[in-house]
Amino acid sequence: MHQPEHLKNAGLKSTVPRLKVLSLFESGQERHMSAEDVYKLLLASGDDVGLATVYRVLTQFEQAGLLVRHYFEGGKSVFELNQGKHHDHIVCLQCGRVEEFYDTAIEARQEKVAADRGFSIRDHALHIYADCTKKQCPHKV
Amino acid sequence: MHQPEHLKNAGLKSTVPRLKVLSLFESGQERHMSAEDVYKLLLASGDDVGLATVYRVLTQFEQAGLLVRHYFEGGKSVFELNQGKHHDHIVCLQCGRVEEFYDTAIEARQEKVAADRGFSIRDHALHIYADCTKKQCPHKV
DNA sequence: ATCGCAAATGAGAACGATTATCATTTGCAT
DNA sequence: ATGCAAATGATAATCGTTCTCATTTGCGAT
Repeated sequence: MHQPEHLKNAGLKSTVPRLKVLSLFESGQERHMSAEDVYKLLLASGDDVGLATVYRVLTQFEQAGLLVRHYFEGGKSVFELNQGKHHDHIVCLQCGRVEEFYDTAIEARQEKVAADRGFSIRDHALHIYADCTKKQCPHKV
Repeated sequence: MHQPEHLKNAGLKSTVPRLKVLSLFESGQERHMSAEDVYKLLLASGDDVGLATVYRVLTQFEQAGLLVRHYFEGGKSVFELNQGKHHDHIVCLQCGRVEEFYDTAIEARQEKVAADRGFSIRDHALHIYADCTKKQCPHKV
């Protein structure tokens, strides 16, 4: 159990709701979750935290660098554990599943494009929306 | 004046609010606008259309292919004239200005990445958030 | 021209995601 | 154990957007 240290290192005191949210992400059963997802999963497992707290904790974790926030189409933002290595996303339009990828060539070209125009990249988001052509696509999360 | 034909071709009857919204985009003074932006600009120029109508018209124009909708960070969506040629965006974090770019290499790699994973791309969005290093950055829209 | 009616509009209610408020509770240094 | 700043939870408020519905309008048929 090393979550308390994660929180300490992030300058956050270790409280019950924070530990619950963090371990939900660390359980790995669901990598990308919205605030609502987290709230419902916690309720379902008997832990009752307030929805407002979930939102607060997610935002704090994002600022602390423990989680990364993504804005996909559809308005709601989703979070995932920050594992240091940047990556982009392919979102399956059939089932909503999210796959991650990293392409060196794309990353390099982006730097070039920005530099050519006099920009210095702070962040970027590449979201590919696609249909999964493989049969194993669940077609439902 | 060819807006009425644009609407006709799109299967939309030409009404006053639709013509106003379309000509605002065609005026070219502001390429990327949110629903709120459009609403305020129309009010400012004395044309009064309802906010609900602006939202409806923008959505119809998007479906008709006259406009393209983008979901940038921050929740609200912005629209721009569809000029046929796809492009991606660099958003200046200082002034909010949006620059467009198109990079063949990036487009090609995306196809490859998706194909390798068994996806067929329906759409994609690449948003680079950056600081403008040039002095001409307005630092305010 | 003008009539008639389906389609479009506008005002405001409703909605979903998120944030703010504030009284109560809790972690933790003393 | 104690005290207090920080965190929580219930709820109200906010923001962007969509829905509802009574009124108006475009436009094809007369």
